[in-house]
Amino acid sequence: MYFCVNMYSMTRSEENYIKTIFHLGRKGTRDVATNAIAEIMETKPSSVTDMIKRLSEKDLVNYKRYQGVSLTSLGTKTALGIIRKHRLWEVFLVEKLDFSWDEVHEVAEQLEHIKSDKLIDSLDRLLAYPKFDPHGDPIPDKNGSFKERDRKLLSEVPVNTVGVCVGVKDSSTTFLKFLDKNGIALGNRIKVLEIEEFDGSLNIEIEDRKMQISNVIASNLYINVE
Amino acid sequence: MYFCVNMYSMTRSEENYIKTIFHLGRKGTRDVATNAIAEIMETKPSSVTDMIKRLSEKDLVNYKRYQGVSLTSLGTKTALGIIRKHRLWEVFLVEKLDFSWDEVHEVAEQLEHIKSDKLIDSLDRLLAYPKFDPHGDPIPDKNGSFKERDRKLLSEVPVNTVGVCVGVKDSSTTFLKFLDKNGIALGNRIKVLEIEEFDGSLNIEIEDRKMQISNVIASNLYINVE
DNA sequence: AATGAAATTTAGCCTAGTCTAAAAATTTGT
DNA sequence: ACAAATTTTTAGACTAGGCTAAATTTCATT
Repeated sequence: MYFCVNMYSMTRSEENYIKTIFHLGRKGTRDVATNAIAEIMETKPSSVTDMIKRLSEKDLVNYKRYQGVSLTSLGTKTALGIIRKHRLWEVFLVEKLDFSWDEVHEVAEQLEHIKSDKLIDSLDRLLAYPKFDPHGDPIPDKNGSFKERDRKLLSEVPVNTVGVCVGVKDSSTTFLKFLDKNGIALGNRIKVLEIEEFDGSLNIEIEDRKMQISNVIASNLYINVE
Repeated sequence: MYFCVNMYSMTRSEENYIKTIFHLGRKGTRDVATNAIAEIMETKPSSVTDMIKRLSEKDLVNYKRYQGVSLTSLGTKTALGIIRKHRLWEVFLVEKLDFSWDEVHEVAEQLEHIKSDKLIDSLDRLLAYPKFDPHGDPIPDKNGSFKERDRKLLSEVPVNTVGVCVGVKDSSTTFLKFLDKNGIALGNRIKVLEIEEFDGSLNIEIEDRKMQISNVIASNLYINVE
């Protein structure tokens, strides 16, 4: 896949809309609502309508008034290109520049808009073609294909399950900072010792250390079951 | 030095103007002319006037109608911050991503606008605090100070001089590609064997290889004399 | 010192992307 | 099924950054 058609004539703002529509499109099966886009992008619905029209002109989205919006195949390719860049930069920041989980997003939001095929391919090589970013999300390859990890929420596995922490569902700064503070990191080996019926909290063993975590935490942590 | 005051409220365009004014300001001793800025930035003089007024409002430049423009101390600090970022990214591209001389500039032009102190300081560390970029230009440190290299144009040294190639005066793609094609690179050891009186061309020995170069080439190559 | 040339600024217009307020379409509740 | 609530769109305005054309200031040359 070469993201050539529009890739280099797209503005930052257009790219951000495309990315948001992609992410919202994954969640529900229905077309994405104007209001939903406006909320995520912290803008007004009227501005969203304007932009959608422009994206529609460029054949990046399918749009019928009042009916919501979805990405065309060109739009999807474009979105995957941006996501590839975002996640590769996140890996770079963590692996090469010692950023922590919660620091990468803001900078990657800027870096993802840099336009250079050679740059991103070289970065990919430098990082040895990683398949997942620091939050455990998959990185699309040059052709836009990627595999979802076979992972489960920690809150959904039975007692005695053993697995490796591979990602988070909630990637808010608050949550990531919390994990950091409690010494929970990607790659940690976790065993579920006991599940408290009363509140759903878990006793776990993590890297030979015992701790208790609430159900809220557990339902935002992904593990790869052995 | 912390580039904080305006650094994070500056637009890409404002940063580019500041950078251009800085570079033009180095050349002549006089204030920078509107036309000169317009030519470099490939825009119209009237647009330059508009922007200069805005920069003046922000106390980044000194400006009196019809009298040209110069950077304030805040403007200079800002320019040095941008140049530091540009040159560090250039080193990164060459050292870590195997870009060649002539490929770095365009991408660095984009990367220099990424806003994150932590990013640039970490990059500096990753690259082991380089003092010069791939074209031999000095990289300002965190405080904005830098040393000009004690270098000479190859065209201005006498026969039998030996030195190391440390930079170029003309950093146009054309010239850099030419050097690449002829196997002339940073760090190469050069000895001047003979200077042709007629046209000023030079016979040189470069890394044990003999070649002849025109005066035009020689007057765009810097060497560090031993 | 005056005048023509060159440089610079002003005035007014344009586009991308945003906003508010009001109108129109859709969905929901009874 | 129809009125009310919600969502979405339109209309009109604003800002940053650019443009053209015209006016103004400075410079260079007699």
